Amino acid sequence: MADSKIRNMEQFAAISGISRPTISKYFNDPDSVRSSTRERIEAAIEKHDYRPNIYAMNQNRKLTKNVGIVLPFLADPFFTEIARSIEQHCIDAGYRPTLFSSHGDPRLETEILDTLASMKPAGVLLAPLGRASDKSAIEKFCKQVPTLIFDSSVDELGIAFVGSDNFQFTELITDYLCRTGEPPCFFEMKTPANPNAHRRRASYLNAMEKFGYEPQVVSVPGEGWDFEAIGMQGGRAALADGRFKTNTVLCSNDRLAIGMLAACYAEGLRVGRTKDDAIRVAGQDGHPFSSYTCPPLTTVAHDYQAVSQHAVETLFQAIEGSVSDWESTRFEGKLIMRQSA
Amino acid sequence: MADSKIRNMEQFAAISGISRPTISKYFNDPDSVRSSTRERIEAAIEKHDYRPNIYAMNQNRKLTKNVGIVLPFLADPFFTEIARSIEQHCIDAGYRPTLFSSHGDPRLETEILDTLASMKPAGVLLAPLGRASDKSAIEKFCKQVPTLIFDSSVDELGIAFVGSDNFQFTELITDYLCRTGEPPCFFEMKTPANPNAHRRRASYLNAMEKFGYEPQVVSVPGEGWDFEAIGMQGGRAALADGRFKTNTVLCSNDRLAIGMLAACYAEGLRVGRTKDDAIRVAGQDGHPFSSYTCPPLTTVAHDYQAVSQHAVETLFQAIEGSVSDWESTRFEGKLIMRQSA
DNA sequence: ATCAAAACTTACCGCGCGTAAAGATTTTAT
DNA sequence: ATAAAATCTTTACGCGCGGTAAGTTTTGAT
Repeated sequence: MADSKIRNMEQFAAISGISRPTISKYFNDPDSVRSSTRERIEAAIEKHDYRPNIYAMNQNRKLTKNVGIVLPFLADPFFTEIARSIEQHCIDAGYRPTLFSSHGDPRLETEILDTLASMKPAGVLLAPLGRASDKSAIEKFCKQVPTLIFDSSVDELGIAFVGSDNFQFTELITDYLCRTGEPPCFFEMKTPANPNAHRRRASYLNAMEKFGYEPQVVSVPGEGWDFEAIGMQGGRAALADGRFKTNTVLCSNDRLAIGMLAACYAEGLRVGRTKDDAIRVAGQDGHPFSSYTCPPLTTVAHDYQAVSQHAVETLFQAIEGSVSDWESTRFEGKLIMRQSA
Repeated sequence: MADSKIRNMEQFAAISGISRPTISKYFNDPDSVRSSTRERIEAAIEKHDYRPNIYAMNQNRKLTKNVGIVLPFLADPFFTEIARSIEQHCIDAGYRPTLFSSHGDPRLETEILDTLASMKPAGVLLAPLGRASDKSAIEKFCKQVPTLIFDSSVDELGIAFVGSDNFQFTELITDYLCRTGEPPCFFEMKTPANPNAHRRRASYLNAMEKFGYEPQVVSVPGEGWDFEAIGMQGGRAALADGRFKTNTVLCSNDRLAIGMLAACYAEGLRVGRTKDDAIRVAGQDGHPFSSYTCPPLTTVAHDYQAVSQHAVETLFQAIEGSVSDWESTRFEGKLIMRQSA
C-alpha cells in the first residue's frame, strides 16, 4: 500500500515517528540506538521498503563503507575463488565490496586505482599485477587509501601484505618429488608476471642444493597472462629439445602445469607416477581445475580461507582503529598428492 | 605545484577561468561545449588533476553513467571472458561498469539487484542464475532499471535478450558426431542450472530423430555450479553402469565435459577419435580451458565477441533513446574440431 | 521518589554538484 | 556589417543526507 511516496530520510522519519538524526544514526550504526527504537525503525523499513540514497550518504561521510577488491586477472578461477571468499567476509563485516580486474593491463590497473580513489573507500584489497604494475601509482594510491596488498607483494607498500609462503610451497613439493622419484626440473616463464615466481625459483634452487641434486631450470618465453598457452608451447619445445634432464617437471604454477600436461599429451608422453608413465608433472597453487586434469595434478594448495580471512581482518583492524606497523603474513601450503606425480 | 587545493568544482572553475555551470556541462558531455572551451577545460584538468566528486554528481542526476554487470558464477572463465569484453565496451562508450557475481546463490542475486537499484544505473547487463533465480525479484528490477538479459533467458523480461543459439549449437555438433562415427549419447545434469541446458537436450533429441538414430540421454544428479565435479562423479557412475550405449558422448556443456574427461581417465578409457581410442567426448561452449584438456576438447564455441558487443550496443540504444520492442538475439556457434571427438 | 546519564528531538548549516532562467558575449550566416 | 543563433556567465535554488548544539524526554540506578 503506502510505499514509493517516501523520497528521503525526512519523510521516512516523519512517517515512522522518529526524528531524522536518529534515523541517520541508525543507518550509520544500528547498535548506536536503543533497542526499542531500533525495532521501530526496522519495522518501518520493512513496511515502507526505504533505503537511504547511497550517493547523498557517501557525499559528506569522510569514509564510506565501500571496500575495493582489485584482481590482476579475472579469467583465472584461482583469483575468483579468493574474490568470492573476500567478498563474503566484507559483507559479513558490514561493508560493501566492489570488484575490479586489471585484466593483465597495467594501464587499466592504474585507472582502477584512480576510480577507486574517488570512491573514498574505507579500504582496498589489492592484488597487483606485479612486475608490470606502475609502482609509483600504487605507492601514491596507498598514501590516500588504506590498502592491503595480497597475493603478490610490492615493496612494503600499504598497511600490510598477506599471501602464501612461496618458499615453503616449493620446498615442500621439491622434497616430495625428490623422495618419490627423480629430482624435478623447474619449469617456468622467462619473464614471470609477479615476484612469487622468483621466490619459487629461488626456493627450488635452494632445496635442490640442500638435497644434493643439481638444479635444472627450464625457462620458456611468453608475455602476458595466458599461462596455459605459454606452458603448452614452451613445454612442447622443451620436450622436443630434450631440455628436461630428468623425468620429473615441477611447474612454477598450476596454470603452467595445465599447459605442460597438454604439451605432454601432444608429444605422446604418458604422465603419472607409475612404471608405465614417461613423465611426472607437478604444479603449485591448488588451482580449482587441478582436480580435473588428466591425470589429476599433484600440487601445493594455497590456504585460500586463511589468506582471504586474514587479509580482510587485517584491513578492518587498520580501518577501525589500531594503526600497527606494516607486516607481511605468509601462509603455508598443503601438499595435494594426485596421480600426475 | 598547484594541486590539491582544489576541493570542488567552484574552485576549479575559478582557477580555470570558466564558469561552474559550463564545467558541469562539460563533465556531463564534453561535446556539449565549444571546442575552444573544451580545450581550456581539459588543459586545466590536466594541470590541476581535478575530478568531480562522483557522489555529488550522481546524487542529482536522474541517471548516472554507471552500468551494472551481473554474472551468475564468477569462478568460470566462460563468464569472466564475457565480462572482460563487456567491461571494455562499456568503458569505450563512456560508462562506468561495475561487476557483480551471484556466486550461484539466488539470495545473493536478489541482494545484488537491490544494491544495483539504489545505484541508479543507466542500465544493467544481467546474466541470471536461471532456474534458481527469484523471477519476481528480477521482474520487479527490470521495471525500475533498463536491463538487458544475456546468456540465459528469463521469460521476456527486460529490454532484450542476447545469447547463443543453443538449438544450432547442439544440432551442429550432433551432426558432426553422427557423420564421423557412432551417434552420440547426451550427457547432462538432471536438474540443470539454466534453460540453455533444456534447449540443448531438446535440440539433441530433435537432431537424432532427424538423422534417424535413437537418442540416448544420460542425466546425472547434482546441484549447484560445481559442474566438473558433477560431470566426473556422474560420468564415472554412468561408465561403470554401461549407461552410454555408443562410444560417443556429447556433453551438455564444456565444464561437464571436463569432468567427463576426468571420469574417462579414472576409468582407464582412452579418449579420442582414432582406432586406438575407446570413447569420443565432445562439449559445448568453447570454454577457455577446452584447448588444454587431454585430449583437447571438440566443442561448439560461443561467438563471445558478437554476444558481448551486441548486448552492450542493444543496451545503450535503449538507454540513449529509441525504445524498441523486446527482442531476442541468438548468435550461432562455431564448431571447433579437436582431438577428443 | 530522585537524579544523573543516556537517548532522543528540534533547528540549523554545510557538502558538491545539477539545473534553470536571464542576460551578456561570441560565433555563424546573410 | 548586421542580425540570428549558439554559447557562455551570473545568479539562485534544490538534492538528500551528515553533523552539531541546544534543549527535552526516557532510562536505570540509588
